[in-house]
Amino acid sequence: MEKVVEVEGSDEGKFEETGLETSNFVLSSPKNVTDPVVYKLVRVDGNGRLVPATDDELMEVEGLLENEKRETHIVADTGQALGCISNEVSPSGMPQLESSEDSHCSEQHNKLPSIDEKLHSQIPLQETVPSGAKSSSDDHVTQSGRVGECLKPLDGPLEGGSSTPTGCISSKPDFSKLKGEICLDNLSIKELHEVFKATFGRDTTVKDKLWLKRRIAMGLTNSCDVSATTFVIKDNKLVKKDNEDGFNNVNLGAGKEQLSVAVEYNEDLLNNLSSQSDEHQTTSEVRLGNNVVENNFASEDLAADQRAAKRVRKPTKRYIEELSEAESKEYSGRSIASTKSIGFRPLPSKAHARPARNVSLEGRTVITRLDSLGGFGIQVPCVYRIRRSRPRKNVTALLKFHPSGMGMTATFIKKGFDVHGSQMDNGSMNKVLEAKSTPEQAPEQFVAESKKETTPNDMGQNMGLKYVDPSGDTSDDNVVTVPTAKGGIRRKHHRAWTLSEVMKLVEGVSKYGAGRWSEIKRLAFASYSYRTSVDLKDKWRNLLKASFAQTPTDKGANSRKHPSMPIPASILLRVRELAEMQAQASLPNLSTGKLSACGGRSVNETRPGYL
DNA sequence: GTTAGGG
DNA sequence: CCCTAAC
Repeated sequence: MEKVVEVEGSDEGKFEETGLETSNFVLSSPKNVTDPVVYKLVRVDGNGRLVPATDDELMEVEGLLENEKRETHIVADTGQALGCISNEVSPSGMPQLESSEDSHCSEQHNKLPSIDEKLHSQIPLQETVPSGAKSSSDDHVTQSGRVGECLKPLDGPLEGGSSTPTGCISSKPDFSKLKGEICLDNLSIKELHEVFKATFGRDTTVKDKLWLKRRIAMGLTNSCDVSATTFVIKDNKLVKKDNEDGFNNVNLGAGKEQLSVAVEYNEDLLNNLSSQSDEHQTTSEVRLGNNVVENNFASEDLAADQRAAKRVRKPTKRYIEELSEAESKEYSGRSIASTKSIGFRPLPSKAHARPARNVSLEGRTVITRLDSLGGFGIQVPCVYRIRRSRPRKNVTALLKFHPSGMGMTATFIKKGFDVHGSQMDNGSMNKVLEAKSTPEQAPEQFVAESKKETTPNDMGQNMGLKYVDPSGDTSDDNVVTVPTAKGGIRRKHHRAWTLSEVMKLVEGVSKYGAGRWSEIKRLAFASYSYRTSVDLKDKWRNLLKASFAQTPTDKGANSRKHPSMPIPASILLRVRELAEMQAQASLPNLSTGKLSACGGRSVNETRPGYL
């Protein structure tokens, strides 16, 4: 609602300003344009009541319709829009006639706004008005300035210029002044004004000869036929005299084609006044352009026509674009429609939040790829790296018993989504994640190692996390993000292998043979969904390496190496045996037989471990 | 999709 | 663990 028209009437001023009540003129079906004089004009004021249109309003609308019919129009809103369009928008680059400008200007500000003006009052000028000009105050300023200029020189001689609507309607037609033959074409503006007054019984401030002539012609003939500009008045009765003004006819014809378009816009406006302001605004703009064109149409009739046609079409395109654009962008609430459209627009953040959730095997809802929150990979959640059916740990589930931790999770999750791609404090994020991962791992080790001899970590107990059988714990996942050189964050899924896992692996290898990782995973590691066949393979590789490397010293490595995950010598031994077995199996009788023959261990011992 | 191997 | 080539 940036266009606020300066209006005389106090009531109009009210609702024009509010912008909430759509004040607009309701005219009878545009299809009945056959006789504009019959037009009924009603104004809907802010309260919704219908206010009978004043004579001036009627006149204006008539003029508008007529002009629309001719695909050009002289509307009172030119003045206010001129400030915006005179330079940039003047479509043809044609200079705008000062006289016409002034006439519109003066008329506009001394009469009630026409439909177009109303349109402008509710429709933002998108292309023509720079963003700054959207405030109503600006418009007022511009407008007032222009009014002053306009009125002074041109309206001086005519009292009607400043007359109020009520003042106008008081006069009566005075055909007595119209005697004999009148050739409108030969009359000056002043004379036309007199004729106008004689015809309509009131003054007009319109300085546009063409408009006056048509108005008068229409008034005299009581029809749309403005082909005649010469009339003979006899005894206060009009005798029309045909006139072969070619270009007028042409224009009329051309205008009729355009009328349908204009009418469409009007209907559209009336139906969707509030919701599709952009289009209407554009429409107004088009009209403005037409208006400008009309001033020169005598000489550039055809060109104006084409331009008008183009311009008529353009809004549609723009409308489509803008509409779709408007749907995705938030309105500033300037119009009623805007609020409506935002209403059901889901917040973008939601869209991001959803995919970040996943359902674990247990059916729990888990937040996946929390790691991505730590950096710019936030939006990656479920797309980036769907690691071979490796389920993600449910951090929230972990924190279920840890209120403080829960809060943290919620916080950074939300934060992460909000930030969405922007840099976050990776370190702190990782810390959070690490903090969670550590206790989470502990219980697992506890059980696994309890079988052995490692000291259990009581963190898990503190958390209240009940440690189920390792085989059942497959859903939780701790996440650590590792920034990559490529700028992406690689998620390091470091989950230490527990002894139980290792044992299962060894068992699986012994059962199914090394190399059949997928099978081992499927059968022996069914419950360890986070271990992939690749993981098994890698682990086995490591085990082999370790077993053969450590064999010489045996358990010495046990204590000194990674305290977190000491591999019992028994297991290593078993690995070694299996490796040899596999080697034997894979190398039944070869030249390498010597290797296997001599003590079971050879230089290339690691090799036989693989299938 | 799996496996092997390098990083 | 990740990545990827080779099956």
